[in-house]
Amino acid sequence: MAKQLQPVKGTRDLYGSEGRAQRHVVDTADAVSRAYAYDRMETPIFEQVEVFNRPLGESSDVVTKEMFDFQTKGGDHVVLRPENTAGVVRSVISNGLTHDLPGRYFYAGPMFRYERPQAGRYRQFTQIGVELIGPEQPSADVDVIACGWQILAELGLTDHITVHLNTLGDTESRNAYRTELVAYFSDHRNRLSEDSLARLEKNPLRILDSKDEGDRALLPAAPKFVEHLNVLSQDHYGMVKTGLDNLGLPYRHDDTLVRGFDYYCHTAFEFITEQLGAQGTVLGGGRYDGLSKLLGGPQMAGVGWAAGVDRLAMLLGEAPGEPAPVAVVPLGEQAEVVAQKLVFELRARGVRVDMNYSGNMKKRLTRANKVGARQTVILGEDELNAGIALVRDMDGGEQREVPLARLIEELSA
RNA sequence: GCGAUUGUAGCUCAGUUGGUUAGAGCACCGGUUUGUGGUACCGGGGGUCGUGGGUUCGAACCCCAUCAGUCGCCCCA
Repeated sequence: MAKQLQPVKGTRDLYGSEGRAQRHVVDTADAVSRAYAYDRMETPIFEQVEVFNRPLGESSDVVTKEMFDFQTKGGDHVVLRPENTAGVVRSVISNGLTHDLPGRYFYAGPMFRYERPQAGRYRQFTQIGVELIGPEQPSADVDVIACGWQILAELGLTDHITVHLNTLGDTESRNAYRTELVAYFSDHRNRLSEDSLARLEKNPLRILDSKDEGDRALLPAAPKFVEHLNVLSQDHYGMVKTGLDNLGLPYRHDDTLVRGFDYYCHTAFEFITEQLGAQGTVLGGGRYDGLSKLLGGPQMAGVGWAAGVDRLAMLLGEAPGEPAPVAVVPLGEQAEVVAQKLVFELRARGVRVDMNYSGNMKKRLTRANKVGARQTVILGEDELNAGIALVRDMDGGEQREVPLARLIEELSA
């Protein structure tokens, strides 16, 4: 085995059924997002570092250790995008789309994070996502969540997925809560895990979703975010929930749901499955009203989510396959010429056609069988002289003669 | 970045307490059928046992290192 020709760690090749499953996820998301009147936005896969390091938080892991960054020959410090919300907002600012709000954007493409690969986590992975930029209203949050739900519904995945919902409040509420939380955990400092001691300094909210048993034992008595929301934040959260109720979308309030990036506020949500082990979050997002200003743009509200295509594809099982093709088997030079024209015309009509360019009849029929052909057209000298072709049904093996003139019509059906 | 675990043919795996030319199934190629696939029978190609060191008369098997996969932690989709 030629080990020296393996793909780079954490990357992989996608083809066959796995590739089809991923494409199906993206295609479905694309179709649903159009119904929701989102426009596709393609931003570059790399950006200046500034686009990410401030919005995501200088101390966040993504910035401190997970960015694929490098110097260009011109001396720019650029980074392969680890996520796309900051990129989309940057684009809105760069292109003056701030004057054309609300902006509704859908994207799909590769993201990069330099971290330890494991199931459902790669260094290059594909995300789809939606950003609704401009409106501050809670209905926008509902819009975006509904879109995510609908995509998963059309993929047939909603049975195994729970929507977790929480609020991070506005800046005032969050600061007040953070102060209380730090006070509480500082009192119990000796019972905190090592990881959480670090979080206490960097990102105390993160202690809430710690997986450490000792940490979790402290949570029931910890101050609750919902009890520290100011009126504005309470109203916002309340209206998001009423909005989801109105659409009949199920969700579960989750006190421990926290988002990693600094730009989030108010609504936070994650769609979680039990079926993927530790990588159970399949879609996650929230509101990010402060992001634009962090990028040096105007005050501009926004809400959105991103979903991992790799993870969704894994849940899919079997993706819908391609339709069975028609195979064409010519024998002899003359027949080859006629066959190639025939194949050309069938394909122009959208019929999936496979043809081999070498081999005897046996070999070509074997090939036809392997590609799962439903019918095989056999065209030799004898048939050519008689002005017909043999159409062989690959399931039963029956063959019938079809006049060349009628062939296209017969096979297009 | 940390911890655990695995690494034998394209794929899934055997390989007994270290002992002669490392096996099977599937896949692939050829033949039985030089104009008929999918079933059957016969035959064939393909492996520096992840890599590099070491121990030994002898290593796929024991030791060390390294790389890669998998699972978990951190973090996140």
